[in-house]
Amino acid sequence: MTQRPRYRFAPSPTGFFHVGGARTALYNWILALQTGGKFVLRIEDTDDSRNNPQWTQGILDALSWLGIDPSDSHFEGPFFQSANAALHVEAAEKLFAQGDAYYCDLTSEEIQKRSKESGKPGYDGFSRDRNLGPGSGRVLRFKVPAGSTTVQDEVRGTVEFDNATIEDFVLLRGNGSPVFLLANVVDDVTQDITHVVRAEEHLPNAPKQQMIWRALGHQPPSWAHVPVLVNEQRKKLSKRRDKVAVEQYREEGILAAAMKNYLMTLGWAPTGDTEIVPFEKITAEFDLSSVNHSPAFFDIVKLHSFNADYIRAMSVGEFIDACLPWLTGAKAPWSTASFDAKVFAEMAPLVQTRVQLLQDVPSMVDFLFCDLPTIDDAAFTKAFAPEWASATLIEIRDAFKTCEFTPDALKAVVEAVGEKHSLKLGKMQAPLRVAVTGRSVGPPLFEPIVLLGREAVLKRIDAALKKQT
RNA sequence: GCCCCCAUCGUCUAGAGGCCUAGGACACCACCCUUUCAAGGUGGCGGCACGGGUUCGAAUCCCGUUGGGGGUGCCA
Repeated sequence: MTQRPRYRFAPSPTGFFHVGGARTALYNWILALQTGGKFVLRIEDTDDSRNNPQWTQGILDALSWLGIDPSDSHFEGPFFQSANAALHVEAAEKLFAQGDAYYCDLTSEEIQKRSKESGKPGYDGFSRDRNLGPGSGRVLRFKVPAGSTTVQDEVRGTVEFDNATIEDFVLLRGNGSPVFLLANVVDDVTQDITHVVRAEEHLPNAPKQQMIWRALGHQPPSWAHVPVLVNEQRKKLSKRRDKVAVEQYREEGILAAAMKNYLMTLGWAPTGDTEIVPFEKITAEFDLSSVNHSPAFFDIVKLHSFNADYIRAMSVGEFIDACLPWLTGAKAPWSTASFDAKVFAEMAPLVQTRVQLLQDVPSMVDFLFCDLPTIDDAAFTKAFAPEWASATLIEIRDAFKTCEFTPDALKAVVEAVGEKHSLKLGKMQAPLRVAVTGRSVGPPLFEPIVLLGREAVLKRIDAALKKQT
């Protein structure tokens, strides 16, 4: 009987959750979904100096935002690597007892010195036959056997490493604590992991870890190393230099569905001529063997385009709900009391086709929820530059005082004034728009004017006229 | 330096020897629509890194060159 596949995602909580990590998590999740297997989440929190519980929560939040939820039957964990320290040490002792590892008392400086003198890089196996026992300051190193190690990779095929190029790597630090290479394998073994899908930066670790698996008496898992995500300089995305925090994108108003879809088009593509597809289609079609082998540029512009697409695809109701966090509460640029949900609901269809990020929404409607709009000076100056600007605006204002207050009627008024001065509506409305909204661009004008009401609009026009003189 | 991986429009990709005059998407440009800005529609720009093979035939297979990337920690 073949075992159900057990995939795993093993991030370390050392900072904001990375988009590259999100993609790796998605791969593992989809694979678990496809196969009826498990997605095991393991937090690798063994680097005390860089760990912080807040990051662990961030990982959990981000995953569930992406639909990778602990309540799902495919989800297992989270497990914490730090809780398994005893098992790691036990495994290390076993390797030592078997003769697959040995202790070494050389300091990093001494190793460097030897390396320099011999002209060969890395550790030279100095303590291999010195029969040292454990002791403070002594590290335990794996005795890399002669020969070669072949890694079967689901995306790259067969990759062969000459063991002579792999130094006797450290298993236990001088203080007795296990390093990643060991802890990672021991946890995979004890958690019955069958498939390791991770970023390409781990490919050089694969032969080492495979040797540990074997030495521990286990069949290595199936490996898959997916290409890394890079920035415009084609360097691996880094927390220091690049905008990589999933949380940040979420706060800007990137939709989870858009993020998932976009991430999945990096290094892979669904069938057909459309990249924007339901997650179900991706889940059905994704296949490791068809993942590209080269790094992919994380293009924020394209992400935004995907997001705009997803925003437009929402029903108006969904869109309104999605906007709420940016309209009420701390993120809103106006006081909660002055926000009018009914007014926004009227405007919603008009702004829906005009935003790429949800955070762009407030600035399109803020003029509706303030006493007077914030005037953009450059826009104002430009709109009132023509000699006809003030005069026509006065005519419009006077007509607005008595005309029917509907979008069509208001439009007819402005058109009529324009006709008198041989000006097109497009030009005519510029001063009016700046007077009412404070800006030169925005959603269609006459609907919000109606929403604002006659009194408020006349007040704004007068204020603008006054500012002009 | 050494080890490993990779190479199709600017970017993300489709392409599994003839379906390729290389398809789509983002970006960009033009036009249409239009109440500014968007959205939408139509069209355009733009690519198989190079050199050798193999083959009747190569973007696809092989070798080399060049170029990129990853790794090279008592980080993960």
